Amino acid sequence: MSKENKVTDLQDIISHAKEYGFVFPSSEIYDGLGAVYDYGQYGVELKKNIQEYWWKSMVQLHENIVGLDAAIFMHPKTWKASGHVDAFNDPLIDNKDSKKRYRADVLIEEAMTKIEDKITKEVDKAEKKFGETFDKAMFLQTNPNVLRNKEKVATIEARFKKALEDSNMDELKQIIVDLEIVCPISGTRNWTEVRQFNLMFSTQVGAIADESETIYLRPETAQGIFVNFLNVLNTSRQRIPFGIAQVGKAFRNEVVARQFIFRTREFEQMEMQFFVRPGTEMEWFEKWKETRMAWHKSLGFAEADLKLHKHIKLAFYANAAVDIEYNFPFGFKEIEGIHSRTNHDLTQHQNMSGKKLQYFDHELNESYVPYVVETSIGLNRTILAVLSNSYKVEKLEDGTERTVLNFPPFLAPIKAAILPLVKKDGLPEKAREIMNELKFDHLCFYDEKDSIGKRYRRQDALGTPFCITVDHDTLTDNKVTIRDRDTMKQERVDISELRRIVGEKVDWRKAVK
RNA sequence: GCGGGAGUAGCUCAGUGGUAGAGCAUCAGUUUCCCAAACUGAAGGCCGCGGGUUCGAUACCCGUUUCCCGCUCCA
Repeated sequence: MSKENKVTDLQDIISHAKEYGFVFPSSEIYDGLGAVYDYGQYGVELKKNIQEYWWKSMVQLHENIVGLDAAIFMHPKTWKASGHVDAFNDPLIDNKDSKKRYRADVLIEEAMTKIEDKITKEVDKAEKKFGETFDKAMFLQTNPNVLRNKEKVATIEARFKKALEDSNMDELKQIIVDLEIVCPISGTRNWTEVRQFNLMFSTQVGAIADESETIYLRPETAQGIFVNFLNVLNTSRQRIPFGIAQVGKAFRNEVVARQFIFRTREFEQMEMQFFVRPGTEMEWFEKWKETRMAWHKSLGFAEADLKLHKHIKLAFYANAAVDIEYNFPFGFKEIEGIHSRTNHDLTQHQNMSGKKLQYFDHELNESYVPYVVETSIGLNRTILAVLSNSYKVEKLEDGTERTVLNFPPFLAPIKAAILPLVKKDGLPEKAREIMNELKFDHLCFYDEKDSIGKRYRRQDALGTPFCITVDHDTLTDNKVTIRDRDTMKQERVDISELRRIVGEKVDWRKAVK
């Protein structure tokens, strides 16, 4: 856990993850696909274990939280209601000198405002000049400067509207050029082309490509929960406050997908939407903030590597938001967001669908649209955090080094390696016996190749918490040694006790406490 | 998308205008050992891809692609 051993280079983690079968670049034999990754034989186990731990922590341990698995495809109206169709579509332009990016539509709107300001100034000037006798309406209709500017604005507005309607990026660029808009930072007109950024992936359902059949890959899993609110409410016998949890893939066509598996266009979210009585949302927001922070600590993250980041600028639907950030090799970055989403989503869906998404509160004797507190964690980010946190290159007393992934045992892909000290004298057979028993409880790994030391180190690099070694004495006393990954200490135990001992050591219960 | 850096064996990296090397890892064997032991042998590369210069390019030039870093973006 010491900071000295903490590797700050992401590259080391990427290499290790690839070399030991955790994460591979997607379709690598074809040169890979940008920012897409596949999980290898140990990565998939780690991922599954994290996901399962989250699920148990949220669903199994909370009587008032139930699970859900909604489809990735959803009715297109879902994304109109949620605001994604409008908010996830921006025409963007870069200034090559200042390297700043702007929304093209905002730049044009600002330029139009400037021209309108000129008109206002002209009017003010005239008003001062003529005093009481000033006829504003007449002035606006006759003053040549005003008329010229008014026409200019009208022309631009017409072009601008049409360009937006036609999604004509070239025309937007041309308007920016014609208006001689300069970058506020660099002061230059050295612009790139305007590009439309569609943050949602779309595809067609049905064999005939028709506009009405364009559907989106969900950009967040939350909406699958909101549209099922009534279904769950009617069938789960839950009463407010209660939550719906879901793990699933979401897709965002990010402008920049970077930093290994931290930001990818295809990613997996673990979300829980908690429905509460209006007015109580801040209490629940605080409660979930603490609960989720404790969960992250249970993954073995040091307190110093976790941080709460409060949003100052809130999304339009939220009335409170906080991120849980982890100290990645590239700095503190968000792993999980906790948002008080008010009744925005349900209200939007209620309006769009015409279905009443309300809850009748017997205590208050009234119906209302519940408020929502959301906890939304990125599974891939959590994997990266666990990998970063676990990856250590340790200097041993004898001067050698060892690379170890000190995962919490309940997250480790392989729980135990079964190793005969030598490959003869009946030791492999005895080890196989143990393997055949333990494999029903845990993912185990049998290895008889190379020296025992090398095999220990190999398991260290995979993060296997326990190595069970069969030696010559085992044949007579029925005892084996259990070697601890972190302390490298060995303990001699009875074979009959193995199931219990290993079972206790890798029990997730210990993490929850 | 802009700028910078880098792509040579599974990993870490050498290398030279004359068609490639080390260490580790992998596989087979010998050794039978409690913390990356030794030995023998094997396999593994269109030197990221395409084009240009050249008698000849892994090397020099251009383009492209992928990754990393910074900016940007981030419901």
